[in-house]
Amino acid sequence: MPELAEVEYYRKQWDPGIGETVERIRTHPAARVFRDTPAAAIRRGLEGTRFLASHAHGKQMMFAFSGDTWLGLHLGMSGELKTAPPDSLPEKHDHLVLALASVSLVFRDPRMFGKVTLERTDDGEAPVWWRELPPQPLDPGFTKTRVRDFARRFPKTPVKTLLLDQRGFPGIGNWMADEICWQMRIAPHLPTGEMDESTLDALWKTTRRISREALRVIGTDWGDPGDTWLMNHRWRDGGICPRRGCKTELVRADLRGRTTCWCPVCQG
DNA sequence: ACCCCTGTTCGGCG
DNA sequence: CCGCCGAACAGGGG
Repeated sequence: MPELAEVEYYRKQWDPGIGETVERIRTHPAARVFRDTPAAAIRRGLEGTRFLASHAHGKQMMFAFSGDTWLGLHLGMSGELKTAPPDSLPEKHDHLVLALASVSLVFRDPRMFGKVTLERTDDGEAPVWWRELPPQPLDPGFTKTRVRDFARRFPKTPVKTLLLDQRGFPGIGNWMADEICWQMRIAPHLPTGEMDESTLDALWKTTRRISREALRVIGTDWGDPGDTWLMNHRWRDGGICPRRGCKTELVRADLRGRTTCWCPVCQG
């Protein structure tokens, strides 16, 4: 599920626990999500700390605990964050459960493509890798120039594939990449080397607009952007292009290993 | 049963 | 060394 806006939505789900102390931790014995930090190290490192704050950056999340303790979370393909009553038992795919006084914080991830890390720092700052993440679409560092330069590095790459590269477009995932191409009316297969400067500027602008609206609508309460977005039409075979007066049947096909949806007329 | 999947990483190849 | 690309990871749902 999770791209930029969904990640922002999930980040906030743990907010009810802010300010409380981690009393007990449960980890799933077979969870692959702990591949970089052993589950035992997470239990040991977090127990007794206080949950202070949360942050999202692209598809990454960082949860700050007292003692300069930082819990990094990536939701992978099927991860979600939720709360549960403090004494509830973990369900089958609940890999990490932090029991606080009034609430339990749950990380659930059936497919286990997600990732959990725990790190200590000694300067009150988040880990270096977090601070060095590339600028998100709405950050000041995400400039027209940056988008142009990034695209020029990969002239043969289809623009849809470029949008999925987290080094250049952190937070953009499969549906947002297709949405950006559709709203720009460019074919997802178009090699970035064939995009002129004004088209790359439009890519910058559209990426920012769609990120802003998705965060506002989906990131706050999982709202619906409405039927004027491709998003609501792309999932099933036989979907119709929602552009006013178009009515063309959308195409769904594989592009570089990812399901891609576009309108053969608007984006021809 | 069979096919699909909103993500990332790895290894082979040219 | 670089970019491209398919496979792999793993389980639920249609």
